[in-house]
Amino acid sequence: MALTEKSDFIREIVTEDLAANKYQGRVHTRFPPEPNGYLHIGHAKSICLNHGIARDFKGKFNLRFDDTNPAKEEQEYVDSIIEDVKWLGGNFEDRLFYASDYFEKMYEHAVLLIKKGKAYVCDLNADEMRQTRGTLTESGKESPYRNRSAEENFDLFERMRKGEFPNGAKTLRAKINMASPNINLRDPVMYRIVHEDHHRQGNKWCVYPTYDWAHGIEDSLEMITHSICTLEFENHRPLYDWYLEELGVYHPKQIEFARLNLTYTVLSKRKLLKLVAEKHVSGWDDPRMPTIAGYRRRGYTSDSIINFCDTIGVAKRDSTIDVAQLEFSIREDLNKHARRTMAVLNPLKIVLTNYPDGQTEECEAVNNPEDETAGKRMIPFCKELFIDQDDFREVPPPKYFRLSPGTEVRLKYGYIIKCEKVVKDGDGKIIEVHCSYDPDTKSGMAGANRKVKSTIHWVSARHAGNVEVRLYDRLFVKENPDDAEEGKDFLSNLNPNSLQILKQCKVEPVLANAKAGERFQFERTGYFCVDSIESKEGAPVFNRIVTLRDAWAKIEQKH
RNA sequence: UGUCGUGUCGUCCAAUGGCAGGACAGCGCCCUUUGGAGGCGUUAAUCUAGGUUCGAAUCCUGGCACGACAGCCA
Repeated sequence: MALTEKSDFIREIVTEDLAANKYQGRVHTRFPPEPNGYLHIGHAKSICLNHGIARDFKGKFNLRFDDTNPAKEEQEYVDSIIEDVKWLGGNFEDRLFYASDYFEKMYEHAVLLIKKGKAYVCDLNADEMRQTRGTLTESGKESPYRNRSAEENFDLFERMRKGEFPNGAKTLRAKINMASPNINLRDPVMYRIVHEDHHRQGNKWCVYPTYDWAHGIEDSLEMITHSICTLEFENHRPLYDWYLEELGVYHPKQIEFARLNLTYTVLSKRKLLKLVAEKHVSGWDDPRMPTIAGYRRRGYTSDSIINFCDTIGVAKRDSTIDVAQLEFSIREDLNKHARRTMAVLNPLKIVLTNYPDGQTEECEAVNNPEDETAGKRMIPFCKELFIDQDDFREVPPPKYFRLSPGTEVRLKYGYIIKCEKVVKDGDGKIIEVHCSYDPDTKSGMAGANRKVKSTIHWVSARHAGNVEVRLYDRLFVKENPDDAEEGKDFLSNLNPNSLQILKQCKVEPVLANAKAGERFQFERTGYFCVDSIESKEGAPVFNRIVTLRDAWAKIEQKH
């Protein structure tokens, strides 16, 4: 029945339901974010799951804002969420909905439960309600207002809506069972009084439905077949079912799966909001943030994130994915699609002593060895060059293959050079390195076949552009950022070196004119993306998306 | 000491009573004008004690561990 081979326990349920003709052959899912923050990679998992199931089973997918709490929700979040869902391929067509558009219908349903004697207005305040709810092991006490007549409840509820009572003075509660072992069933609150403007409804309402009451109705009205949510709602499913059962309306099936956790990453809106509010990062779209906006700005492709979500699977057990898995996804994508370029991040000047002073020549370079159609380009070469400081060692450690006094390396696409002399200033600091070049060894020449131990990247000093490069590292130093010392929180595990700004990096001409959003591989270094906010015309700022795998770093680490 | 849920390589996911497999990570080798691309190989797991069965990761019983729940948040 499904269009793909992909399978998980939810797709199995959908397949079974289809076989049993449970929903007249329909499959209809939804992604129901609350607009109280930016979407993060965990939401991407949910979007890919819900949208993917609709796509694979030829069903429909809705985007619905669960905007039932005006105190926390904002239009800015609505806008960003719409953009992010679209970017991830979540195709909701014209089905963009808001729970707040259903408030009138929800109110009518509530009146119905009041008339059935299944809901009552309660005057207990929040404290009193907590005290009478009981504990995990003891049942609660019934509210003294539990047995008001239907007429009185109806009257009171209408007056709640009209605004006759202050915040918190009264609630509407479902009359279920104060002795239930499931605390969610101990007469849960359906409506609370909140005198606050709603981002879409303005001051039209001062009673707002709670999640449990609202969510099933939203799903039911939209004729959702499979209401997929995360594990923490498992204990709420009996309530979800109770409401829809009592209402006698169309009843979708709630299915729970384990939310995504990532190593070295926090994925709770509360914590992400804190990072933003306390300015530990530049904003929700800071390239170090695990938000969709952050990854996008960093340079992650939507394909890589979608692919990541496909590979991590869907199950019910709590799990933490190694962030290396995400990095693998973006490397895999960019390896196939990113143009190769040469950029020198920490420049060291090389002078080719036997190269003619005024001469310039061009070297032919391959744009992408993984993709012939990417073509070739010419890069300039002359007597003075820059190489990376990492590619020269005055005293080479064991197994070091690159440039050091007396050794040879190949300049990629250029000549083989030999280090002849190290030039230092008065303080003993190396200012430049003098080399000779072998004129018979340019790429493409017969003499170029000579083996040397290493090939390094370089940029012509005379033609180099100067750009800013931002090296990002993980935001937290601990695999589990919440693993903090006694009395401290996740902020104590922030990585002080998560952002390193390099000015005056030397790049080949094509990079100096790169446009916002363009992605490149800097050969032997990593993948980079032109920042869409910090870059200026002719002055690109490059974000490091991810490093290349680095075998040398491991060898070096062992010593 | 309640209810619900979950226990499989280091990590994540499969195996639906019949040879425990894949991906990432790790390790090793090969190749390389990216030490970083690519290729090959390899290490490594069924929480536990019983039971049912010719046969159990899978079914049953008990234990143990972990997670969620006592917001008028979602």
